[in-house]
Amino acid sequence: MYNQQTFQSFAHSSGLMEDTSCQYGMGSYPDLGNPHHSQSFFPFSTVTVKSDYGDLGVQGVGDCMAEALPWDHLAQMDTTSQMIIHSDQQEREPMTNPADAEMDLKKEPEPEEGSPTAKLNPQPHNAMGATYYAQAWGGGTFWSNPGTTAANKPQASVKPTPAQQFSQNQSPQGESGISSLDANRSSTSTSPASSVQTNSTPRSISSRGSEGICSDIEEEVPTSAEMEQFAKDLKHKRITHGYTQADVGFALGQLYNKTFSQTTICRFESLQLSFKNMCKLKPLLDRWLRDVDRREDMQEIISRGPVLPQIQKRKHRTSIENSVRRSLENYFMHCSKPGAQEISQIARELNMDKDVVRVWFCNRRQKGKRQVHPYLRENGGEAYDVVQSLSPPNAGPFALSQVMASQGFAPTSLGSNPALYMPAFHKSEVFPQAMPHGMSIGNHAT
DNA sequence: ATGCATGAGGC
DNA sequence: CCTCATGCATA
Repeated sequence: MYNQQTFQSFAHSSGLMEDTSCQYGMGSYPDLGNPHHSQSFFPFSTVTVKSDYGDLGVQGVGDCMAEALPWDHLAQMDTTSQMIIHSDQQEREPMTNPADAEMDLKKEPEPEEGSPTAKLNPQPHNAMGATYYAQAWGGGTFWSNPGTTAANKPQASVKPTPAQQFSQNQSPQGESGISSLDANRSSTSTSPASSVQTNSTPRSISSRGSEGICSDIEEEVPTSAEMEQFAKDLKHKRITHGYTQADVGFALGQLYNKTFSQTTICRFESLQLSFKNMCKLKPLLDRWLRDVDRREDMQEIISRGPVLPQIQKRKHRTSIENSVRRSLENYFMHCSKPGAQEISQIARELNMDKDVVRVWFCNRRQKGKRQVHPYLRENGGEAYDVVQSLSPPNAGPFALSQVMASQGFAPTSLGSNPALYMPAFHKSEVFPQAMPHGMSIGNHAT
């Protein structure tokens, strides 16, 4: 059965949020303080609040915040351009991003034997030993036209602001999206894809559209709502067919020569990848979705199982003790991006390897960026106004809005939604143990 | 589902 | 040394 995972997301409890949470990442995502932006991009399930820190005394701290700023890296997207996809996102998936365009996939020869026979029997499939049945949501039939999703959307939503540096996903301004989400969600019956888009003249970015396909589908960057819907559809369909996330990742490799891990599929489904990354993977997944219905050999392909029984020279995940993690979180609150020196000092203080500390910070920043803000629930009640309390030096009260805007995830219609509570907290609480002597990390740290 | 890691690109 | 995309190893 589809276990907990599915529901997990809904689990978070409101009251629990520690104030501290807000603080986190401020460095990176400065304006978190602004309670108004309730731009919960993916307000629903995506969010998972639990986390390992659960047991930390300071709990809530790290995670909350972490989850708070989702795809903000979009803002920095310009730099990233390393994508690779081989998949052939041919005809359908318009790639809007210039970046993507350039990377332009190398399409590979798809085995395309395709027998249009859909087979879908949700039979339990156990690629990894896990057997899933797909009935999580009961129905599963809606999914009729997966491929169309990106086709068109309200231009309004995503006009590429020229100014935007990031090529692709820029600001889907809010409005469009989210509202539809709910709609879709609740009524799955409606064609998922359609709900959101519809519109025309989108931002067609160069990509390959110009080359030949410029026709109707202008390669557009899907809106966050569309992406959300797509992820939902993907998951739904996957489950309906009885495939695991690993199966899908494996299938992508078998079919389109681009394999992905269970982790990546999982993150895609839960929208925990950067928007840019989502855009990159979507075409492939979109294609898989279509193929799942048309080729009957999907099951067989997947059953071949990962050929990976190979030698994995793998690592040893160092486990950081809770107390240490808490300390790191505290440091992070002060400074999300410590310099080498600070890192060294922190490492010394905590008796850790410097690289471990460095990597921890890198991951912590990344985590903060990719996780969706848990939409705290209503009852939590008061939306604390923590903005000013304890913000990391590098944080600024206004930045958030900017960030959000830049991310392309505008507040969409959710304006009213309760998301983003800023619990108030006090330094004393936040820094239980306070910074170790000499460290002045917060203040700029020497 | 997610923590810790690696490695490619960048600056 | 950072950001990002990814994924093994794990909880």
